[in-house]
Amino acid sequence: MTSLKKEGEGMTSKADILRQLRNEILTLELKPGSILSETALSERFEISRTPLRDVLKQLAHEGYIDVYPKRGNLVSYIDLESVEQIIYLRSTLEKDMIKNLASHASPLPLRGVLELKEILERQEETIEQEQEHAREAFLRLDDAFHKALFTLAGRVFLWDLIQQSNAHYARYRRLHLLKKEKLKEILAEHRLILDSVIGRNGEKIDEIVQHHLHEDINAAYLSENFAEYLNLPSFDSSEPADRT
Amino acid sequence: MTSLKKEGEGMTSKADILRQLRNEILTLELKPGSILSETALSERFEISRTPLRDVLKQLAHEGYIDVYPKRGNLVSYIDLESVEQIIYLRSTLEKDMIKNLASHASPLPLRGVLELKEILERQEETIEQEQEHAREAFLRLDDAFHKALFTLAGRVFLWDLIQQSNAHYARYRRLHLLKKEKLKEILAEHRLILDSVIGRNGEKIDEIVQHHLHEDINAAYLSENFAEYLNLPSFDSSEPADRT
DNA sequence: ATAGCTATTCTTGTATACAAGACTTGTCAA
DNA sequence: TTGACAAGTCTTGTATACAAGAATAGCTAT
Repeated sequence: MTSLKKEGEGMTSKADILRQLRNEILTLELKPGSILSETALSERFEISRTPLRDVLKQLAHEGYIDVYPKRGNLVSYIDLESVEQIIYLRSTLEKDMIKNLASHASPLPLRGVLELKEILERQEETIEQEQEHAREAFLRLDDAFHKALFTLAGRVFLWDLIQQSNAHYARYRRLHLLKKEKLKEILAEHRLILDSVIGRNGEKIDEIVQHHLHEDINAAYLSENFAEYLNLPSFDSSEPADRT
Repeated sequence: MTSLKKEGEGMTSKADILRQLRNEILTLELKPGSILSETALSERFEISRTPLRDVLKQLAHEGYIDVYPKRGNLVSYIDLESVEQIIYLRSTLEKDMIKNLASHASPLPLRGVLELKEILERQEETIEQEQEHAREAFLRLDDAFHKALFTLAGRVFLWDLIQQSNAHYARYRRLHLLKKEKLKEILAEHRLILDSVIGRNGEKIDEIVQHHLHEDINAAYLSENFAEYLNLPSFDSSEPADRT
């Protein structure tokens, strides 16, 4: 409902193009393996190849596409190894951050806490909705919640750093069909986390965050159902170029 | 002693140019505030502006330069906020990783342990040397040690991720004059860490790593002695452009 | 002397022509 | 049929001309 102007893509800046392409890849509208040709895209967005290459460079840097020199740019296949690394990174960081927020003496900014509460309220609203975009909204609010946590801990810098390598994890999450029960569980865990922070109680944070983020990577399940999206060893296709 | 071919920079690839510029900024040979003009650099490296802009884009992404649209590219001032964030990130991660290595049951690959030992031996050699480049060698070996730890823990992915935002921390370290005593202390801590890993004893890791990485940011000292290198609030100079 | 305007000269941003590698296709020969 | 080779056609990589914003210098008018 936001910006589906395929026809007559008028007056789009580089930042807009980047956002749009990133979003199309993220939501799997552009499937892994799709070709992103510079000339094709430059015609679609009515812009020359030079600025468009900047956008593709950025996408490559974030891991959304792989560049094969003189051959083409492909939407990258989801790499479960990257996913696992990001989960470990976030899990370790967020455990520590939340425990600090919970146990530490520093006063919590009221505004930050209110923002977290509001996000959870909005997230609850999306659960009952059955539409397709409601699930997407839920995931966006999930990101918003965690980003707000980083902000509250004074670590939004690290959130942004992680986002730079989020291409695989973000798509990985969207591979799971999130049933209503699962959504409720996620929301409940968010509430537990928030309560820990507010109530100054970091007791069970380790287990909560571990379970909340881990969502154990079920490689077997994913391989069976989404093999064409994944970067599996079998698919060897001559490694992409180094990001110089 | 490696590549000081200012004259007749023959046959340099993009990757070489990137490495060279990054290195010159890293070692403070190019001081914060220095102008990196596209045309000047393209003449110096005998290459056109197009590939050179790619290199500058990369440097900007890593935080080495700030791009002011239509005005110019400046070597960034060292940002102590970024430094603190990276220290927190590394400290939290490395504590967890080392404790896992120490306490966990997974067998240690012999090759990795030997590599760590060899690095420490080479690091000890550099301590006694008084030359300027010996200090630089010590720092490179410091990086090598920590990278090897990440590798041993199966987390080299995260090491590489952190390196992408290392421009400020890397220069920050080089602001401190490392006296022989300090170097010995660092080496001793490395030995403690390695012993913990080998001896399966994660007892005091938290304090060791905390102290090892923290090297408390002495803002007052830095401001007094290196004000012209730092990104201080006073210097307001209209924010650089967003990395689109 | 100084405020304000204008032309100039920097800078980076964009468009486009051309270079060069990689792959495909088709022809021809064995 | 199958192989090799070559022409052609994709792709991205590079060079360069031009556009346009930003800063500066210098002029003019008050």
